[in-house]
Amino acid sequence: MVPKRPAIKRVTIQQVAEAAGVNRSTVSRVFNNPDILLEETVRNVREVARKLGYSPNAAARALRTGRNSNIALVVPDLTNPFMPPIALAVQKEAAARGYSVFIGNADENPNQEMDLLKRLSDQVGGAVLVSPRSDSEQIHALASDMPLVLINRDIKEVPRVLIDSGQGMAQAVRHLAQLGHRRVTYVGGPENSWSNSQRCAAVTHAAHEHGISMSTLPAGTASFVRGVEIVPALLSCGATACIAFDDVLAQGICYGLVENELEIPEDYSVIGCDDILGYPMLTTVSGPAAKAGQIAVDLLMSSLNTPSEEDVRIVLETEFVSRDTVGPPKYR
Amino acid sequence: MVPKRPAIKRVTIQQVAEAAGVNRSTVSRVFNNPDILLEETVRNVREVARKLGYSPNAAARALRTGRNSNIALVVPDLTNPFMPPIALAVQKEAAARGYSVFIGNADENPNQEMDLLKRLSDQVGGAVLVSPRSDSEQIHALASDMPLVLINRDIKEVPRVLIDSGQGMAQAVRHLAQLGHRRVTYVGGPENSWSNSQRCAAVTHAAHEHGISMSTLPAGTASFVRGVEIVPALLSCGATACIAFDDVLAQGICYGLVENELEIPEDYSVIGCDDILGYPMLTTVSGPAAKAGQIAVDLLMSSLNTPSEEDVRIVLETEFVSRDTVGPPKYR
DNA sequence: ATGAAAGCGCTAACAT
DNA sequence: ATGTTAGCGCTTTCAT
Repeated sequence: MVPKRPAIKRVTIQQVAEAAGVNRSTVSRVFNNPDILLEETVRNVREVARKLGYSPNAAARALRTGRNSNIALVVPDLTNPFMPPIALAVQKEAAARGYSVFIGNADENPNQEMDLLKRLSDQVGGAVLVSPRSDSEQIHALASDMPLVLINRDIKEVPRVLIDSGQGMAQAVRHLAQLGHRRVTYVGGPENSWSNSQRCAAVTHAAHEHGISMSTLPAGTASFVRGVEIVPALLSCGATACIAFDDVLAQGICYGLVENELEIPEDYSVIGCDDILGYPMLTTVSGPAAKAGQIAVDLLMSSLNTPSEEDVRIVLETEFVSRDTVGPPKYR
Repeated sequence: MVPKRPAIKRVTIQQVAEAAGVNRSTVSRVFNNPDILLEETVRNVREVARKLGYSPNAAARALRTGRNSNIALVVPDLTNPFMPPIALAVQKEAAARGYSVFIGNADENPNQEMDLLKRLSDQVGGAVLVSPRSDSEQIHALASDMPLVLINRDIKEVPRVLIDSGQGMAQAVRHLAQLGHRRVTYVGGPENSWSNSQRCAAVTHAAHEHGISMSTLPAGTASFVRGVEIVPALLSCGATACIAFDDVLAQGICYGLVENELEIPEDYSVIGCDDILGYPMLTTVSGPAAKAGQIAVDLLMSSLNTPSEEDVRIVLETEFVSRDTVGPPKYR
């Protein structure tokens, strides 16, 4: 199980010290606290270190200090196109601050989520969890073990950044209402997804406000095939337009609709969410996913340095984007 | 720069040893070499360890052994839909073997590629590089520092798994030829991409074989917008069909074509590559991306244990998938 | 401003 | 089958 081949022999602080004619601690200071040293010493040691190709051993440093420069990023499903932009932003922001990122895919599974974090816990300073599916209690427990930042999950006392679909969904429903739609269906995504509940609630609220009737159809999984499959059930809802949990699901619905000889948007209007697809030009609700990732890392970094006492809850707004998949209803 | 907050105080091997009334080394053996111990001792220590919530400190272990249970995964662009399935497979396979995965996005940039690997080098046992853009020399140099496995980059002496578009592309061109197309355009992707050269060569070869004329149009970046943009240039090539570097580019081309009042496949046929998109139902060349990721990890694990002396080069086949974006040419 | 020395938690000889 | 012990490379008091 444990590999036999030893890691490549690396240059140690001792070798640098000898070559530079100083003590190990001086070399250490050059890298950790150069200000208290003579400028010349620093320059000299740096030069020697560079020549020898020295770089501090992370394991030794971590062992000695009890700290490290890694964070974990755990997502429910990397292949969901909503994730990569966030992962990218997280990795970029972390790198800019000298941190490296472990990636973990939880397979939409709370247990795997916890297992991953447990496995990683002693190698990271903290973690960013995107749309975690675990119970609030488990997440709370975890948060007492290591700094955590959540994306799209609203748990009190745990720092979180939320992409609030409320505004975008409201605009979407208003748009539909103005075009004359009188009945819409919300096609739901994963059961235990905060975003799903939030979007559903937002649509419900907005529909009520505009006096249009609304039904809910849970798709469970937000996948292309699931979208295709659900079209018959969707049509039997009797609405003239639907708002899907996300773009992937909406895309599947579009395909299923077309397969059923219906034209979009002439016969049926479809609205997605997340704004992550190139094609079709889906009318959708767009949110700042990358920004959320970046902010999450910022928050994590601050709580690494000085655990905040306040309850941090950052809310990011969304907006409706009108494209090709919405039109007036066929029969008014 | 270095965080002030110390990591959570963890249970050490010493505490477990005391609680279990044995020596530290016995506890260590329970976790690393249980076979040589009395069954009862193992059971007892395991029990105590579990009660105390002990888990070995990775930093201490890494420092002592010079090995660790991490690998790095570096990709040129995580948001390219070709990557997530590979990343997922890599993480899964690594986890199954008790390894954790660092993710690095190189931004299609050779320097960032090397920087990431350098940063990670002392925290990982090896790395999987997907479509690396660096020079062969740099990669070779790196390979002498740590075990490396390449995906879709063919460098002698470096273990690599290649998704060979040759077969799929040949089938694609044959299909086109049989439908009566006499002139095709290959729309190229990233300059320094092995896959791109490989696909281009495969198309060239197959076109020659079927006696149809072929032109090349380099798009450079394989993005949706780039695909849209290039359509005018594509049309001026005078072909009746194109094969694009990848599905994303093909998708953009489809959109651009439609914007130009052309119908697909009636007026123009489009073939993509990678088979990663749900929609449109792109005729494409499909390859086992996830499998490649899994194999890459397998190879990496073997070379972690026993560096192979042979030149490892795994080739995975592709196949042509006929869907909705190819038809006979309009004018024969 | 720099050196000396202890020790982080663990594993792997080497004893017994 | 288990205990003893040294030491991985580094940071950090404490001395000077």
